[in-house]
Amino acid sequence: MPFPSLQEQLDIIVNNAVEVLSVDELEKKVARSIRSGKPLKVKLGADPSRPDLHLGHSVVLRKLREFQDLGHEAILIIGDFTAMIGDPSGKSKTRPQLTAEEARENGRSYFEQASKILDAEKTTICYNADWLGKMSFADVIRLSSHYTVARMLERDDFEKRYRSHEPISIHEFLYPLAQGMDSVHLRNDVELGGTDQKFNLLVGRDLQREYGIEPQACVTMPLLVGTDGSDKMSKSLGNAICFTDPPEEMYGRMLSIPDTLIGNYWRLLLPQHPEGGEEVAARVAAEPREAKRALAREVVAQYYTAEEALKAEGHFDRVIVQKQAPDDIPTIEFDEASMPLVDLLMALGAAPSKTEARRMIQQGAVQAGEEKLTDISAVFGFGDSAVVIRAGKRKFFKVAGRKKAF
RNA sequence: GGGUAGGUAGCGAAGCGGUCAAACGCAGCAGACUGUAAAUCUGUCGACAUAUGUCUUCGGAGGUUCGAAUCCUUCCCUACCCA
Repeated sequence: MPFPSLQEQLDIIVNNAVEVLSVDELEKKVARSIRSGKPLKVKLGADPSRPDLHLGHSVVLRKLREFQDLGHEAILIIGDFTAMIGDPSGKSKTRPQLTAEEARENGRSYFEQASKILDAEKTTICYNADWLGKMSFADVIRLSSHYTVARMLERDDFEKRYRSHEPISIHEFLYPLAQGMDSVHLRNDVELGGTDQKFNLLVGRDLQREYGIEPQACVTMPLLVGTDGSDKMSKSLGNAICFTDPPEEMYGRMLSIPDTLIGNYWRLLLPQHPEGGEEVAARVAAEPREAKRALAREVVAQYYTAEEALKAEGHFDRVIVQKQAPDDIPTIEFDEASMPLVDLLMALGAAPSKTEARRMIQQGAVQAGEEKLTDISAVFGFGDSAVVIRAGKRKFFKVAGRKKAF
């Protein structure tokens, strides 16, 4: 399969990227691959300690996919070795120490989710424990001699933490070096990452040079802003939309982004869409509601199907806009004839504790059919016909007594 | 090795012998409002029982006291300064 032309490739690669280091080098690499017919090796590192992929990850995955579509080789590196080390500094930002098995398992999950975007057939996947695990302490000493503390502290987050008296463990200095070793081992031509990865990508470049390898070109992609419109998208900040979110939730959460973000999301999440981000951004002023709904539909369709996206929209209109119960709630049958309402809410998983269940009842969040239940000591009796229990705005359950078998 | 300042609920941060289940902010949950699961406003926010009740929490372990998150001892952890 012949490669697209140099200019065509560069246009696609550079689109949406924040920075390419350097464009000249990248151009040379692409030109050479066209001449030789040899695809570029494009590397992307994955952190298996957090295997919940969200739309923020999709930006850089999408870029990797574009490389694949141009005929290049995508290499997904699961950082199982670095994840296994964990963070010994304890305290709040402790990373869970993963065992080898957990890291592999998470890696598999990561790959599976990433396959929503990548061409899985054509993705090379590898685990960096395969080579980092074989390094001796002497190897590590040699490796770390290539970098200085002052250069490490150039990195923004290190510097900030240092200045604000937050602990930095020595091994954290080793992270970028370990990641850089991946590049040395793979001899990749390009490495992708978010802008927060810039430092690590540059270390990879330096190390490749130190080890006598042609340094990789680095492509950094913007960090997607979370649904709150201020911070970068991250699971722990609660402003993320995950690949695995069910369609209804994904749709609803998409609608909750500030209007000003619509163009940005469209551009970064739907770069292949015939309608450009700028056109959509222009539409926002005139019809923000419809623009956002279109965005939500398109994104949901990407992870599910267009059909499911429409269904999610219907669900949203019904439950949130019209405040009606969805019509597809499965019925849960109970053997008991009756049960204290508080216990029922617990049993349904609507409340994490009885106290919480009582609180919900007191605040008027619980409804059975059309009737609002405000008595915390109420006992709920199951009848033959199913009754819809509503707990809060979006938790619905349908309960009934178990039919007696004759 | 020496010194100083710290370790409080999911996070951040007050409290410094009883009135502390512990101020306040964020997150969470609920209600109102809305094109929206956003923003805003209101309430709530350890658990169990609900009537004023009980139990487990303030780095760990001991101790003083009628009574401790608050005082003492010791251990662990963090930052900074000196060596």
